[in-house]
Amino acid sequence: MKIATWNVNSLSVRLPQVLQWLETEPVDVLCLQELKLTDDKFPLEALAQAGYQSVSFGQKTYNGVAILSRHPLRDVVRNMSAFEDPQSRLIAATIDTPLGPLRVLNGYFVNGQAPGSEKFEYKMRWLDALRAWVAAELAAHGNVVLLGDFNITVDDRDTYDPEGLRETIHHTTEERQQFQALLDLGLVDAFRHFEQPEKSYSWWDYRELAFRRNRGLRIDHILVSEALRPRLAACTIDKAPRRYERPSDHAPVIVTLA
DNA sequence: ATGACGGTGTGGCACCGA
Repeated sequence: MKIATWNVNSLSVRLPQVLQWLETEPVDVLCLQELKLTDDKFPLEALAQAGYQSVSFGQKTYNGVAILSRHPLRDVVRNMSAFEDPQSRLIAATIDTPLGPLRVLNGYFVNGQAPGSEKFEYKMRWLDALRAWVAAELAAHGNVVLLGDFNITVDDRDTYDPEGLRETIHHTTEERQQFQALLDLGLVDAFRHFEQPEKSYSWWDYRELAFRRNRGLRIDHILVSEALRPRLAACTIDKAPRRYERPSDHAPVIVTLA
């Protein structure tokens, strides 16, 4: 069973690429971020024809998340009730998969702009709230997957320039402590559970031929609860869609559970 | 380099992303 996360940077623009990718990689569940469209514009029909039931939590221009599934979805939650937020960044659902019920938490984490900025403060407050919310989800559900665009590099392996970018946004100690705090709740970084090629990234800037030069960051992550650790079979980044026409700047990350 | 690219909303650009 495969679950994937992909920041599509506008679903209006990227729907053809999503459909194209699903043809070659018909994952069971696909979590999207940065829809940049409202729910009334969500392409429910096109995705249904591709075999996916969807739930979305959109917003005009910015943010927006969705879960697409080949299996039944239920108990959908949008954002955190304990954290008032005008931005659509979280959607959760329980999916009745062949492996049993799976609680999927899909997040478009705050970017944070720069350490010390107001947006960075918001990122930290959002992450504090997220930790409490994920803890409650873990207490309520055994098999939990937390995935999405975290906008955090976990360690120096996740960045093309660890020295030059030290303590800049996505690389700060505070962000990495927040990531570690999520792991400490009882989650496993599925990608690092396996041996991986060096210089594995999930995002590359559109500028400066960054993709061709592999100057990227690994900021899209899939975390699974300890209960799922024995089921981890693979975790990969699929760079193929980064070579599509009009690509997203992110590549999908896929976890295989068995 | 306060740049670069690309998306959005509106507009002749500014703002945001990472």
